[in-house]
Amino acid sequence: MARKSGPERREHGSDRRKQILAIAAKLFATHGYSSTTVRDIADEAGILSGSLYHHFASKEAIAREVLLTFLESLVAQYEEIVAADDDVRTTVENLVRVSFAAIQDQTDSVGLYQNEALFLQTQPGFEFIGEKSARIEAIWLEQLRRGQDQGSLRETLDLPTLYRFIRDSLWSSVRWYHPGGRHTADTLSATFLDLIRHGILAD
Amino acid sequence: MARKSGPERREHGSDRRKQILAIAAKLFATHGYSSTTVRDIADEAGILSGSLYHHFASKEAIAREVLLTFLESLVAQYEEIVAADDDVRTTVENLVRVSFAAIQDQTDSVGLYQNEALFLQTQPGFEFIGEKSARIEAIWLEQLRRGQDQGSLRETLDLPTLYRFIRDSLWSSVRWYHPGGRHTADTLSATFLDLIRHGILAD
Amino acid sequence: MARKSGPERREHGSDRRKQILAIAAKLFATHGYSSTTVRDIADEAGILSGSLYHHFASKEAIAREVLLTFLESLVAQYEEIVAADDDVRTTVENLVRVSFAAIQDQTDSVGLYQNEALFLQTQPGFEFIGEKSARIEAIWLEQLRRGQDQGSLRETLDLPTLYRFIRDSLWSSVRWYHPGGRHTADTLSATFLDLIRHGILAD
Amino acid sequence: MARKSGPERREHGSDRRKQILAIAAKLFATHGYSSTTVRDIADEAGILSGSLYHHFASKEAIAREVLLTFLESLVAQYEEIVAADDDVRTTVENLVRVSFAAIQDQTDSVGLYQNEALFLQTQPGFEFIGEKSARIEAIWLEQLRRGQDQGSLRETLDLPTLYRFIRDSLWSSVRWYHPGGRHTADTLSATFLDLIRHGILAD
DNA sequence: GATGAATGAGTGTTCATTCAT
DNA sequence: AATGAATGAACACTCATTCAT
Repeated sequence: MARKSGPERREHGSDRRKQILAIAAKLFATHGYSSTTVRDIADEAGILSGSLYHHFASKEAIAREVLLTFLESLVAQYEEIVAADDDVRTTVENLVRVSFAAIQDQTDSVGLYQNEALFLQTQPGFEFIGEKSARIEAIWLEQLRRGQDQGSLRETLDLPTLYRFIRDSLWSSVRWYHPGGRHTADTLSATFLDLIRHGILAD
Repeated sequence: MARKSGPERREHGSDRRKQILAIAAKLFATHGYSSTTVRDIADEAGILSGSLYHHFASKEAIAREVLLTFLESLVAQYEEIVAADDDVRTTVENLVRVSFAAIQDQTDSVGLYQNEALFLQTQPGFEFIGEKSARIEAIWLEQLRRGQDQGSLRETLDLPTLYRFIRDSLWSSVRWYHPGGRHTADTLSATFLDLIRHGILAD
Repeated sequence: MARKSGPERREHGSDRRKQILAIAAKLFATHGYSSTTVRDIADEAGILSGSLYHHFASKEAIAREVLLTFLESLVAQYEEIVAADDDVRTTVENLVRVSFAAIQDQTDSVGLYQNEALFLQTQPGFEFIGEKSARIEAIWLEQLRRGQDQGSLRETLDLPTLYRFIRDSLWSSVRWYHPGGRHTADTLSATFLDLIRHGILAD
Repeated sequence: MARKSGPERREHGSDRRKQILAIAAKLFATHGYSSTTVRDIADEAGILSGSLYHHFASKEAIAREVLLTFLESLVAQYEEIVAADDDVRTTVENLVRVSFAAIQDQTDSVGLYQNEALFLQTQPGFEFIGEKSARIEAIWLEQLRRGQDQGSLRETLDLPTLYRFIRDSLWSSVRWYHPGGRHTADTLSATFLDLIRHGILAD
């Protein structure tokens, strides 16, 4: 039956909220959104599942907040980089760098984005995913085109396809990159940039 | 030859079975394994959900069969290519080609693999995913090392990391590549090979 | 998350369905719609609550079917009576008679209607309640006006108000009339008709 | 006079209490007791649901107080009328008049009584509903019998049944009578009295 | 007098699965 | 091969209530 919803739900970012968001992000990223139950989240937070609803309106709202926070911060960083108006080489380098930094510092948010965005995008209330993703793509394509225009990028490259390959290999690394091993976000950025710039062939 | 009485659940690939597997693969790939219900599958097959259990032992068994069929055929193709003992350039070219062909011809199986393998891998009965993936990785690394050994690949490349970038960008294309557009599996292969060989910089 | 709903739900009026509808009607009528849980209904039917959903899409759907069935049958009877084109006295007598017969024979449906219609009417999917009620009111008003026109009813009567008093006293009797006591549906009809016709004063 | 320490929960009718009682009565009457949540009440009062418990011991206690206040005031008025020892005609007229006045002035309390008394009556702590209702019925029956005894009411009338018809049509009007339309409590009283006295037939 | 966080039981509903027919 | 009815556990969510602050 149709229910109205009053207030009684915190909006301000209390510590408890942030803690729950972090827990949920981790579970969503590792077990999948659908497979993660609100009881899983509540258990990990040390409260009962019903108590989650004191902080969030729904399971969807939790995922929404995780993704929105991540995408907004990423887009903000991207736009700051673009606004600096550096040369293409520097700009792309910075885009790559903040991306790997996000993978390192917001692993679970990126994991959720990488694994579930396609599905969540189709759900009402998650339209922002498509919008932010489009903004990100536009920024990348703009730089790649600028590079092509000024002759530093090969003319024959199909930019939309190129972007997709770059995007997928970059962000998919969230699935296998774990800090503390051979790589840091910085060395990964360098490796990645070297690879897409010069390819794998000798000479 | 002695014919033992068959199992309760048919193993022989009847048309109905194949049809259901195809339906399930499509739903698993597009809506996710957890989000797809056996009723969704049965609805699309025009039967009641309970009737599915005449053909398959469980929902997991359906996913298992889809993935196993795909991975076995892919590994078989990979091993045939390696067995041909061509030069590295040709071998890698063939590995890429059959991969994009699989993406084109077995889109849903690849989609399921790409989206859910990480999760399913942890479930009992799905150990083969890890095994087949390891075999695929071994084949690729073997070729990359061979290329490095004979001087056609840059010495400084970190091969495990390189492999991951190649793998992720290649297989992720199942999410955006739709036959009938700018690309075919063949042109995508060519574009991809060109990109990873020479990178994006001019000169 | 938005769910699609396939078939897998019986529509044809099986015995089980009818039995469940009767149980639900009784519980709705006696304990109230909101206070009756699907588990209450299932318990009385001797099944688990989840099994109810093999027969009905929702708790609302059960209430809807009970009310719709009752209102459609009542309106059909009313319209048959009107179609007979008897004189006002006979027509009104018949309207009263079938109403008390419904109270006797479909006590629980009438009880649900009497106690919860006002609330349910506001819920989506229950618009038919208002429509049927309006049809019933129109039929009554038509007869009352006919009576007034031909002089058998007092001219000074405010018909809409009169109708409401008649309607409320008639249908409210579902709350206290229990067959097997002093009254039958027929004697109640007679008592009621006598009362509204002649009032309570002597002479 | 010795002042004992008050109970934890205030009993004295503070403004806040009265305001909350009015809000609750309105919600109970319009949405039903079970369907109204304490949060609904708190929202409307501009406080959090937990804060209600500073004023009332429970949701039931709120409904109890609304109903008890109404029933006590009604019975008091009824008894005052009876105590005046007027003739039957005047007494009944006064009973009707104060009833419609209550419907007009305490609409929500009457609405709660009319819609939920049957259900609440069965709950522990609400036994007073049955008691007060019995007192009301006794007063009415006493007057009706007095009327019959002195010959002003028809002898053939079945008084208990008559009472129920009168009671139901009278109090049910809370569902449709809204001040400001064609009727006031006074004209409704007159209309009602005229109807039950003389019936609907001409002559 | 009110808040904010939580409880614990319960609500309608879903879903993989079973099985007699 | 399929149906129709059911299970049993789980699910997201609600709600009256408590209580330290």
